[in-house]
Amino acid sequence: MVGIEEVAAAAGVSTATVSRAIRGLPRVSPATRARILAKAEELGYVPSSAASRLATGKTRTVGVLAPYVDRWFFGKAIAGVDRELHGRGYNLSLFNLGGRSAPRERLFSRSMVHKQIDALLLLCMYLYPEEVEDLHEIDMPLVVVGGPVAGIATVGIDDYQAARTITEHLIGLGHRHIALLHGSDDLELNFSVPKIRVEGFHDAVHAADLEIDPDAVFFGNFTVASGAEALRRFLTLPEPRPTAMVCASDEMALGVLFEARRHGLRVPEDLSIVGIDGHEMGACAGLTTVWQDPTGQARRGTQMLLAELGGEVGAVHSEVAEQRLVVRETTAPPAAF
Amino acid sequence: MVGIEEVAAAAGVSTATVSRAIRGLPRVSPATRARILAKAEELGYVPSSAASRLATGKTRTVGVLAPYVDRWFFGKAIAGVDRELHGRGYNLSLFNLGGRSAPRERLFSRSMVHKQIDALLLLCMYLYPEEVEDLHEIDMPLVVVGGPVAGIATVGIDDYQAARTITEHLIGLGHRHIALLHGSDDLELNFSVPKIRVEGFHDAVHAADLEIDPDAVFFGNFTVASGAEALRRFLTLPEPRPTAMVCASDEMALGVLFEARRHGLRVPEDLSIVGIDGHEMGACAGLTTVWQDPTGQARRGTQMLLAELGGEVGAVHSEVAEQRLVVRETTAPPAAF
DNA sequence: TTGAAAGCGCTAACAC
DNA sequence: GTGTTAGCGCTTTCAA
Repeated sequence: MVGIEEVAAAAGVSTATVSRAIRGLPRVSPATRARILAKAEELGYVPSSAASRLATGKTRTVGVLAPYVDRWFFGKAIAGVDRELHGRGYNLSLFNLGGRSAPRERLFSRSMVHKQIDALLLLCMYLYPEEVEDLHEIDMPLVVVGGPVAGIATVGIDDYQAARTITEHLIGLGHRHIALLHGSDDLELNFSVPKIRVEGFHDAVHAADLEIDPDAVFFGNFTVASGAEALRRFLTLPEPRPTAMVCASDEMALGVLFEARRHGLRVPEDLSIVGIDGHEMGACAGLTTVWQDPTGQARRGTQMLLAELGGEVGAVHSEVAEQRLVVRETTAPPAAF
Repeated sequence: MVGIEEVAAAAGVSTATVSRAIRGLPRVSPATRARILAKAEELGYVPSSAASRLATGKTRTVGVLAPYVDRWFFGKAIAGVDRELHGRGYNLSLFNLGGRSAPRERLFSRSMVHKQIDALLLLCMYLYPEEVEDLHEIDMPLVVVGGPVAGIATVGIDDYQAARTITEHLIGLGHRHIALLHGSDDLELNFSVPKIRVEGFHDAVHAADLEIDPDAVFFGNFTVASGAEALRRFLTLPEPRPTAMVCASDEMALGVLFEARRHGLRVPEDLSIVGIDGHEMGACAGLTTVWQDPTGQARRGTQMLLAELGGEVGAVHSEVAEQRLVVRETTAPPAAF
C-alpha cells in the first residue's frame, strides 16, 4: 500500500507538497503539481481516507437515515442523495431503521451517526420525542426530506394541499360519498404526514358541505397489500357505498385497484380511485394521482447539506417541493351522476 | 468532544486499558472494566472511528455497489445487507452506479472503494471486462448477489431454471405459441442474467418440440413502462397471436398486464402472462411468477463477507438461492384449448 | 492486569 | 512555492 511518503520521495518533494498537489490546493507550482500527479498515478497512490479523516476531522461522508429502503419513496430519494454525493467525492452511509423500532435500539445521535459523518439527511420517518431531542443536539448540518419534523429544515411537498387537491378533484367530478384510505400511525413513519393528509381530505370534504362517513375511513400501512385489504373491508359496507376512494399513497391505491377488479368492481364506473405519489406503476395502471419527485427533493436536501458544509451558513432551509395533479383513468363522475 | 484520554484520567487508568475495556478485550479485571465503562458512559464517550480506522487498518464498513437503488430487486437486497451489517456494528457504504455508465467514471477498485471499506458486495450488474479485472485485483472479501460474474462467488437463484420452470408451466397448460419479453442488454445490468433466462426459455420450448417465433420476441429494460410498450408491439402481430407471454421480470410482466387490460385483452383468457421475481405488486395483481428472495440472498452474501472478515477463510462461496413457482391468476389454458 | 510509548498516514501551521 | 514538524485519537507491542 503506497503512501504519501513514497510519492513525495519519488517526486523529490515533501509530503506537504504532495498533499497540496493531490487535493488541488494553491501554492504549488504547475510544474511540481504535474510531476507529483504523474508519480502518484504511476505508483497507484490512493490517499488513506482514515488518515485524512483523523487529520482534518472531516469524513466526507453524509449519513442517510431511512425507515425503509425497499419502498418507492425511499428508493427514489436514496438514488437522489447518491447522485449528488458521489459526484462531489462524498460518500453515502446508509442507515436503515426498518425493523428496529424500539427507540433504545435506534439511538442515532450516539455511536451510529456520531463522528462517522459530516451531515445527516433524514428520510420521512416517525421519530420518538426523545429522538427529536437527540437530533437537535447533533451539531452538524441536518435536513429531513419528505415530512416535517418540528424544528428541523424540511424539503417536501405540501401534504395538506396534495390531499386537498386530490379530494377536490373527486368532488369536482360529482362524488358526494368519498371513502378514505390513509396511512396508519405506523411507528416507522413520520407521524405528521398521514395526519396532515387526512386534514386536507377533511377540509376539502367539509368545504363542499359534504359529510365524512366514519365507516368509510380505512387504515393502511402504505403497502399494496394493505390497499387490497382495505378494498375487502370496503366491500362489507352496506349499499349505497362510496363512489370514490382517496388513498394516501399510490401503492395503496394500486392495491385497492387490483382488488377491486378482482372482485368485479369496475373502475372508475363503480369506484373512482386516486392516490398520491406518481409511482411508475400507477402511470402504467392509469391511476389518477398527485405526482411528486422524491429524487429531486432528496437532491435538493443534499445540495443544501453540501453547501452548508462548504461554509455557506444558512444554506439548509425548508423548501416546498413541486407537486402536480395527474388525471388518468381511475377517476370519472359517479355512475349515477 | 471527549476522547479516550479523558476517560482514562477519570477512571485513573491508562488509555491502553480503556481501549481494551471498551472493546471487550481480555486482560482487564472485571472491576476496572466496570469502572471504565461507567466513566465512559458518564462522559458520553464515543470512540473516534477515524482514529481507530487509522490505527487498526479496518474500517468496519462494507461497500455495496448497485446499478440502481430504486428498483425492486435492489431495494430488497440493500435492506438485507443493512440488516446484517448494522446488527453487528458495521457500516454500509452505498455506491449507486446508475447513470454513470462510462467505465472510466466507475473505476471502483481505485479511490471509490479502495481503503474505505473492508469488503465489497456487488449487486447484479453488467460489468465491463476491465472492471471484472479490477475486481479480481481487489484484495478484500468480495461477493456478488443476483447474477453470476466470472470468477467471483455468487449468491442468487438459478436463472436458467427459473425461466425454464415458468415456460414449462405455460406449456403444461397447453400453450404452443409463446411470446418472450426479455431484458435487453442494458449496459447497467449484468449481461449474463437476461441471457441465461433466455436460454431457459429456449430450451423449454424446444424440449416440447415447439418453435420460437422470432417476431414474438420482445426486448424490455426491466421496467413497467417497457412491459407496457412490449404489449403494444405484441398487438401489432398478425393473428393468430401467441397465447402466452413469459417476461423476464415481474415489473415488466405487470406492465404487460396493465396494458393488456387497457386494450381490452382478457388475462388469462386471451393472454397468459408470467413473470419472475415475486414482486409484492404481482402478488396483489394475481401474477403467476417464480418467486425469489433478494433480501435473503443479500443477507447470505453479507454473512459470508462478515465471516471471512472474522477470519473464517473460505467463508465466501457461491450458493444457489431458493426459488418457487407461484401459480396465480394470470395463467390458464389457452382459450382454444 | 496494567502502563509507556511508538506508531497508523495524512494535514496544517509556520518557517523559509 | 516548498519544507518542517507537531499533532489528529486510537491501538498495540513490549515491559513491568
